[in-house]
Amino acid sequence: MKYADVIIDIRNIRLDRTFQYIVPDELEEFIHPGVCVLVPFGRSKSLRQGFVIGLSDSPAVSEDKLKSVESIDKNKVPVESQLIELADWMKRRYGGTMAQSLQTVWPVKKVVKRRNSGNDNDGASNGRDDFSRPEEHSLNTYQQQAVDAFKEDMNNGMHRIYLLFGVTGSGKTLVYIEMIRSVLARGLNAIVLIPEIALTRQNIMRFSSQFGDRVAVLHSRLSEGERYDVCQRALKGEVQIVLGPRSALFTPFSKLGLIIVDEEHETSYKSEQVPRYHARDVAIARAKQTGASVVLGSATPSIDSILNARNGSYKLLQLPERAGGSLLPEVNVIDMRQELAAGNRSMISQTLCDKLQETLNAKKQAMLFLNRRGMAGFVSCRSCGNVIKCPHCDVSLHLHRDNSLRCHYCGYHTVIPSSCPKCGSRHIGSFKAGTQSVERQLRIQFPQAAIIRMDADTTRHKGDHERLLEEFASKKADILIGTQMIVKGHDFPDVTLVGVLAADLSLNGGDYSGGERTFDLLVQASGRAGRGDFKGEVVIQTYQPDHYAIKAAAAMDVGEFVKQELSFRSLMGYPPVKHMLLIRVTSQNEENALGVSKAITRVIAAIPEKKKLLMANPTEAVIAKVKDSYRYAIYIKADSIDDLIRVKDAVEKFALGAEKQKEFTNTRLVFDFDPIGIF
DNA sequence: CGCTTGCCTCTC
DNA sequence: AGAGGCAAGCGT
Repeated sequence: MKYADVIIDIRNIRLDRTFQYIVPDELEEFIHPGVCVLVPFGRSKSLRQGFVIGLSDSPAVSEDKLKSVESIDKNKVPVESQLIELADWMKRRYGGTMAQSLQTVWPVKKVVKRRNSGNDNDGASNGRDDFSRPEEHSLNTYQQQAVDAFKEDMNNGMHRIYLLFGVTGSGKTLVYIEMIRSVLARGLNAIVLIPEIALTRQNIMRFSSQFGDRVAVLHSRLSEGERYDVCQRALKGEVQIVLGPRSALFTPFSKLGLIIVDEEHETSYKSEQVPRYHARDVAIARAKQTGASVVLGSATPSIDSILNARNGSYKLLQLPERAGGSLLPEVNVIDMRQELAAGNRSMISQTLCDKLQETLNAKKQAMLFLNRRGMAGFVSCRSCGNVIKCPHCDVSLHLHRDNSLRCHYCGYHTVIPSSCPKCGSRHIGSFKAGTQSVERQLRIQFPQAAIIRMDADTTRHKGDHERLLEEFASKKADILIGTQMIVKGHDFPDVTLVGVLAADLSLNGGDYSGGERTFDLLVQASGRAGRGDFKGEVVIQTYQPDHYAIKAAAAMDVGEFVKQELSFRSLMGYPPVKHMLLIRVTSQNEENALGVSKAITRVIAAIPEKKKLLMANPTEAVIAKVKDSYRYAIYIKADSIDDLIRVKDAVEKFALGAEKQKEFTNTRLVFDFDPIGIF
């Protein structure tokens, strides 16, 4: 007699364990770990869905308690046992229930319909003819060195983590393609992760023209049926490369040889849902599990990865030159304080205005970039550039509706000053900037120019994003104004001028990563300029021209930036030098949210190794109320992630025991490790 | 005395 | 999560 260990698909921590079921003889050959089954559960008359995660030969509880597996849920595909193991790792690492982790690694709910053939989706595949046509350009010396180093390790049976650090335009994609080619030659498969925003036709074509039908694209807009289809083809080996955003990480390849994480510094690799995993870390976990290699690629690697490359955990591969030999652009930093002093109150400096005119005269194109991420409503002085910061946490304070200024890490608050505490100027206030007002001003100043604006407003409908980029690429417009969505990975050879209108917006997002976000952004934005045969120019406008992130970006000096940023992180105890855990407590009832938060801080204070921990009092979250639920946040710092995982375990255990108490009903806990942004 | 209503318990 | 059990609450 066989017994199946089943996780019931109910999101409740009290049920977050296996239940044993008798496997009927007629189902025995079909039931193995990963299979979805329908089982009776509790007093319910209807069947519940469950995942088989293990099998045993003996009953673990008295046999009269056991029920039988009713049937196999044929609407679902078995989760590869590898992926169950990965889900288990994710549950332990990030918190939440096993059912939530299983659903993350296996998001297919049901089969909609079987599609007629291995047709492409979204133009991923490009005819069936010759799938290994070499790229037109051959590798340059640096690219060849990177590929050779990778191949040599593979020949020696070594699986490592590589950091491919290549300047913008250095041809990282070509290196990826050669690495994939050598992995395929060994009969292994590859996953290529790219940020959702960079999942453009242009990018997909680079891979599909090389590998044809052997590559498939997964993306969030795919229907469940289409996703199912790609997974089926991956299981059968018809597809050997899958390209997609972070969820593509869970493609059920059984012979995985390589995971590439392109633009590894991108914050979109962090999931916003429980389990709040980081795709970079899960990629590494999956690779370790299956004996695969990982390649992390970026022009502006995360501080985290740079640290790992320095301490030898990752092997560094560098591409220090642009592939086509085009030169890096000239960068001008404009001090907006001086513009104000000279009487220019607009959002466009005189220099940028002049250079826009030159660009239009030369019949070239310009991109203007207004970062709106982390619009935390910080308060700064327009005369001296001083930003009001938290004295304890050294992050920008956030302007509340009641005109108070608050730190979202520790809850410190103060009143908004009427004049700048540093220079006494009255030009102090919250920083406001919008793409619409920039567009309006440009239309007045350059009535003859064709302008496209790309932001959340103009890209609301499906296909808007692609259409506007196509229009710009085909030179139907001279100027493209946009939010961060225009920065990533696009290659417009006629763009010679890039303007960053307010570097300060990302610098003062209110969390510890402002410097890093700004540096990335400026380098990536600069990378858009002069990719063709003409030299590019970049104008960066800021009220803080002396900030190290801006100075280093202007000089394209990654080494200097990393040095400064690391000294800030280590001084303040921020990741990756130390680590942080955010515990968010959400309840419909405000007293309960606060009460539970306080109870949690008491539990943490009672942990034996509490000396390793640094904990702030619970604070109201920046977004204090969402859909009638009140949100409190507790931030904890520690030297190592493992210390914080132990904190999570202790809190989960406590919550499980205390669940019966009134305060805890309808109260939800979310764990977020090394959180980014303000929530 | 019998019915609704809310808390508790248990789930292989 | 969700259904059954059971006791307090209330109308006739």
